[in-house]
Amino acid sequence: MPHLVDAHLNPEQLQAVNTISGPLLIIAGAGSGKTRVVTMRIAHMLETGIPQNAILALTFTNKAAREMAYRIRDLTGKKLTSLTVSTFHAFGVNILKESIRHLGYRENFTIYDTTDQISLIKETAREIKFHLESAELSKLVNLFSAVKTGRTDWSSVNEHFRSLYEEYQIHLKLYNAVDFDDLIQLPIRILEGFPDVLAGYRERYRYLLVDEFQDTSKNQYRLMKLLADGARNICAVGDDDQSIYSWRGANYDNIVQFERDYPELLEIKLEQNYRSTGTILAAANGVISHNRNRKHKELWTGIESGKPVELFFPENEQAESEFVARMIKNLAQRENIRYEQIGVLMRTNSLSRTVEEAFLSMNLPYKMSGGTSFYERKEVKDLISYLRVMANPDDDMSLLRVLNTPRRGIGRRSLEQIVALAERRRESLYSAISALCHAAASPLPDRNKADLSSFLEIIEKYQPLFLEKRKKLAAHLKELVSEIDYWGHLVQEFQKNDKIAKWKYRNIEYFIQSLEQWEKDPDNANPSLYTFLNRITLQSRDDLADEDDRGKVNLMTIHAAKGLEFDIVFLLGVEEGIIPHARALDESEENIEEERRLFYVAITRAKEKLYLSSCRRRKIMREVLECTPSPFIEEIPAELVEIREDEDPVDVAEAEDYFARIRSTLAGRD
DNA sequence: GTTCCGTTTTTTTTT
DNA sequence: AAAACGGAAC
Repeated sequence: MPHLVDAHLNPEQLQAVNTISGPLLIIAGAGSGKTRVVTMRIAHMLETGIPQNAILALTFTNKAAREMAYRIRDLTGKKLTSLTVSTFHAFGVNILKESIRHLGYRENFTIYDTTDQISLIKETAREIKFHLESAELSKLVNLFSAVKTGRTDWSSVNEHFRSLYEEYQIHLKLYNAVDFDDLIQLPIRILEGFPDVLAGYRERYRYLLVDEFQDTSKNQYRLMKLLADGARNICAVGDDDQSIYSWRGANYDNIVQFERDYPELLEIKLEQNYRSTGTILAAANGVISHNRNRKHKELWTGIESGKPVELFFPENEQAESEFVARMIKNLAQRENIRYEQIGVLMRTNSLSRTVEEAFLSMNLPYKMSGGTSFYERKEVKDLISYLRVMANPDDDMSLLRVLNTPRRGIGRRSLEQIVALAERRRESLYSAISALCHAAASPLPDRNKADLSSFLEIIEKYQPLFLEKRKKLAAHLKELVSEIDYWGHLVQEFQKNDKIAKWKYRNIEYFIQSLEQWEKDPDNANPSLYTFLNRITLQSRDDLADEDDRGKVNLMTIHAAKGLEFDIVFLLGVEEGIIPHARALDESEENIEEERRLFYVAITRAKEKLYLSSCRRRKIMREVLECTPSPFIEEIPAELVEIREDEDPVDVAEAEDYFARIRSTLAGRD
């Protein structure tokens, strides 16, 4: 294997790359070259003649999956059309597409995201007259998820919600819809209940790899184990110190369970860090050593110690953002750092707002990954709901959304009657509407009947068009948008602010354009409406803009930054209550360890230089509050930190910026 | 019965 | 600051 010899792998890495069969656990510390090892290992497997389609690599985010597939392709120089690199959830969708009939659903099922789940819970509560406090709602989503995935059972929680949960489940099935948890749960039920289906998968996928293993939930582990127990060639790669998804059911115990389930496994620890300077690594080690619940490991680096960690105390969040923006401009000018090598990280999405404003006003190009997804914007979601109704008319939640959007005069009263009828006949709203419109003696006045019919006609007209496979989805959607006069709807809804209306319409155009791009892509094997819809609900966050990422500063949450690295990292809002987050702590004091891991992940993203900033005051909701620096700051060994407290760093930066500008103007003249 | 307007509430992280 | 909800106007 010529490239592997050339690759300068350390002995542990080499062993990991060369161990292809049998169970393997790789504990890979931050920056220990994990991605390199994983991709080379797969390349090596291919070189030894293992067919592409026998390999299944599972990741957590689409970004990670794409990145891995890309790196393997790059390494082997091959196209690799039948290699499966996919997220757990996307893989679940594939199993469901093949076999969901076994469970009594139809293949055109709709996937509900969290927003849809919340509306469904509300709707269900209304129907069974279950009184809900609005504060309970988001907790309920978590509770239902915990129940569904077996993290909790009813005996240990408030039994009170049980009937609501059961009704929620009944509705999902009635709508032919599944939620995110079902994407793991239902495949498990299929594989456990139908041995021949399981045998098929085991026969095909003889080599499994699970990345970010510390973030697998109990169910994902169960799914993985079902698939792996045929050939038992299973490689799990992870780092317990980077486990930051326990709130989503990720379970550190899976590492222990893995050792128990595969006693013959080989365990390899990668402890040499190739990413960060000695200072940054020492800071990270100092922090993480305060966690009690961890596997012992000591990361070390051969890289020299480098520059100190710099700590700033800006007056408020505006000053913080402006400071970062100026600092970045300076770095770009004086040290020739490229924007895409800079990461600006924060604990919560809401902190990004001020930063974006500052960057915008200073003309600093950036890209925010995470935040409200493009697909969650109302106008886009409206169109998606139309498409979902075309794909699966029984999807009541989507139907409710578009039934009176744009306004068609179908109000509460009509709706009540439709809902009552659907309830009585135990069928979907669509069927009920259809029945109401076609019945000779209708209980509705003629006017309402006409309104409903006009809606029905639109669906009936477009449904067959959207289901044909002629790569004309975008064209049909364009037509639909003009037929329902969505533009007129926007103008009417935003009479006072036509800028907003225009902006929203541009989003619509952008959405249609991205659909067109997707369906016209020659590499796209199956450009059907179903595939498109499934794809975008799973994609929800990051993604989209691919090519033009270069030359932009990366703005993101710490969660979104996992697996990435930057020359320079700014971590904002390092304040008590933000990191560790107050809500996490009042849920349970034990969460402090996970918050600390989050802080650790943020630090270890930096290769050369780390800046921390902790505001003295910050506006939270609409109050300005005094802030205390995060207790984690003190866990960094003091000698590594340089505090910029007194002098006003903004002025310094401004002065430098000023001179730099003069210099470059003069340079430009001759 | 439907729409409009003013009041209240909300922000942890993601598939 | 924006969305979602509930009550009053049309």
